[in-house]
Amino acid sequence: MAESDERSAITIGRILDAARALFAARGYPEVTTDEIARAARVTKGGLYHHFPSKQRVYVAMLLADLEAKRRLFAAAVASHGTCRERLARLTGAFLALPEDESAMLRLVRRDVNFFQGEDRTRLVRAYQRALPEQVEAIVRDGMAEGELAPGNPRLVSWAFVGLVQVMIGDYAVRELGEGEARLEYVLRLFFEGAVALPAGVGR
Amino acid sequence: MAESDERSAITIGRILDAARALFAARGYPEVTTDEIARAARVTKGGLYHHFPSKQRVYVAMLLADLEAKRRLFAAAVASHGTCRERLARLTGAFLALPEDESAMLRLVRRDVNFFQGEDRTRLVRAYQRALPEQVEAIVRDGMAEGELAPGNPRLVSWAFVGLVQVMIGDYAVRELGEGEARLEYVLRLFFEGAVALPAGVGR
DNA sequence: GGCTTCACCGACCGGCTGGTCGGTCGGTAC
DNA sequence: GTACCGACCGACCAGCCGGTCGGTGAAGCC
Repeated sequence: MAESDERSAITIGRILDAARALFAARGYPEVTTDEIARAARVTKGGLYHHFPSKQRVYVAMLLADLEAKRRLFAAAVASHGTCRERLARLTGAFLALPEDESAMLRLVRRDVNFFQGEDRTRLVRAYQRALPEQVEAIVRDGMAEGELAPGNPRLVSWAFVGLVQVMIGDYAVRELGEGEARLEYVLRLFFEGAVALPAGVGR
Repeated sequence: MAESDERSAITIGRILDAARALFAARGYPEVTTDEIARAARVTKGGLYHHFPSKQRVYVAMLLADLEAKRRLFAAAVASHGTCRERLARLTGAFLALPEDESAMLRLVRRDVNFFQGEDRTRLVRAYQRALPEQVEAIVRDGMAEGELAPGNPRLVSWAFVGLVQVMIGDYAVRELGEGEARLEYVLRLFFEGAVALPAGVGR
């Protein structure tokens, strides 16, 4: 029985790994269950033995990934220092994600609207826990300490996430490179605004 | 012959209108060609008489819509005043779009990655012309006038678009309402940054 | 050593959907 | 009035894809 469970866990892991790679590359509708099964070295019957539907495979894969992201980012939030330092650490971790990892976060943001009911709710919660809520915790501290002007911390956090999202776009990478420049850029823009953005940054 | 052309134009218009409503509500894969034809009061045969594929219907509809948006926003760019005033006018026009209109812009951003080749290129260009390039024109003037710190105008424009995108999210609307508050909020955040964001804005 | 359990197999199904094609009909040219 | 053209029709097709189901073999149980 123990061996059976372990075997299942391994197979499920293989299915989720295969699903992640395929969905990240081509999106939900373009990937077939046959492909997932083949990539996971299982037949379709085997896949449906562990999951009741294609959608559940997708959701399970996203939830697992978001939980991993949450743990990764949590380290930055827990670290001490000023609001700016902590945000820099969190954002640095985000910007350092390899392409296929950040693709997962894009998938969630894009596809949440297609799901309904419990699946949707769980996805939204997992995403919020992984990213916006952690930014919000830092922003809230920043406001309490007077480092940031008082305001609605959640809205400010979402604005920050919006800015960071731009920095993972093709153009920003091409213009500022993969390194620290994007981090500097987004932090200055967020804290001091476009009026004060010093010359020389971003070209 | 002239009557024939006119008749075609009317039918094509009906098809594009029907496609817009359906795609905006449910997204590309969830809409069938039968539905589009039915909503346009044409048979599927008639639809395929005017368009070679479902994708072409979608792309044609998006291109038409983006061109309309470009014209709409162009008025704000052409207006005179400070950089901030012009950005306010452009953003105001954007935020005032009804739900189904702004849905089109979301569709483009979401689905561009699925297309390839010429269709993709044309979509990207049309989107850039409709929104980011117009912001960029204003930003560029602002930098030249010293209203904004010098920098890479395109990158700054995209950052601005990123911020505005947050403001059309559900949470921002719920928190700040449909009115001018969101406009004020995003402009202050963009120009002066989160440090200077005055108390009382956004709760 | 029979019996159950369970992971997994793989052929199969059914319906959905993008796309086709032969045909109709009203208008236009001459 | 006849030949033609192009818009449009609607029945049909083919293949894809999510999901099913009867079966198999290995591991544990008694």
